[in-house]
Amino acid sequence: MFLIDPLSRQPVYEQLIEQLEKLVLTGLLPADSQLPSVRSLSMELSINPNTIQKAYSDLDARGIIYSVPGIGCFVAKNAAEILQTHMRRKLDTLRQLAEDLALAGIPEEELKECIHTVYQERGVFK
Amino acid sequence: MFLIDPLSRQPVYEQLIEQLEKLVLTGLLPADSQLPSVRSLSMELSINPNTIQKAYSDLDARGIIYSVPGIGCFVAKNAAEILQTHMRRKLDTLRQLAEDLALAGIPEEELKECIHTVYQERGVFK
DNA sequence: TAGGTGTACTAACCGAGATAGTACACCTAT
DNA sequence: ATAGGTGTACTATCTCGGTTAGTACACCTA
Repeated sequence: MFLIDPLSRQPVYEQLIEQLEKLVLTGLLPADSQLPSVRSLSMELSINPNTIQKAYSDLDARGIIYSVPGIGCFVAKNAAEILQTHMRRKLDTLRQLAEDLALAGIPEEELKECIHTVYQERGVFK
Repeated sequence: MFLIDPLSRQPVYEQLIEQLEKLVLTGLLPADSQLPSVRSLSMELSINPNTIQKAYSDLDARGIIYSVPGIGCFVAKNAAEILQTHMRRKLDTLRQLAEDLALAGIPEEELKECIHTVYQERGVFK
């Protein structure tokens, strides 16, 4: 269900967060659906329970999920909405990236072509 | 001449590398021009000489600069060329970023608009 | 000769990330 | 009531990359 690279420069708990966020955005994890338990997921991924909980508590603090002690963790009602508005910040990253590529002499059209491809392929699965 | 953030998640030596690379790409550091000495730059930035040298040796290993013991470090002849071809790998990052933004429901047109702005502003300084 | 340059090396420190282990409170099904 | 699941909290320890500190050597130039 999840794909973790322990050797990545990106911390494991962040990888987990991002993958969970994507599952929410794609709708594969609808509102109020239950997440795998801390312990079971730690077993499945061979990762320390503390690391899983760190990811969960972060998502909880941001209102993406909510936890019921003794029961489990669930996707918040407006999780997708929160993520969508928050994702807009990535536009700054896109801008920075475009500046670097422009500096390297890569033509504007090539970037647009790249983006167009992404959106076109996405349409297939939608 | 350089702007380093010691608190950044990105290592200092990488920040230095990226800024030097941009100076080469913009032409502010033409071929055969001399880089600041390891010691002087370490003084100016209040950074350990070893950290500076780590950045320089990395650039040297990649053929971006060449060093003459006893004299100094200089920009390689084909430095800009190497960087340009290498920068193409960032297109993959752009693709990944576009996928995330598409997933968040941000319209394709908005990304293209963002990119267009970058390239338009760049034209002013060219 | 003096002072600049790159380079190499070892030792130590630091902080973030991850692990290990324990413990507590809660809920549910048996 | 018991057993086993859940989230949560806490401390201690380990690891590793990045950084610092210090020293040393070879080289070039004024």
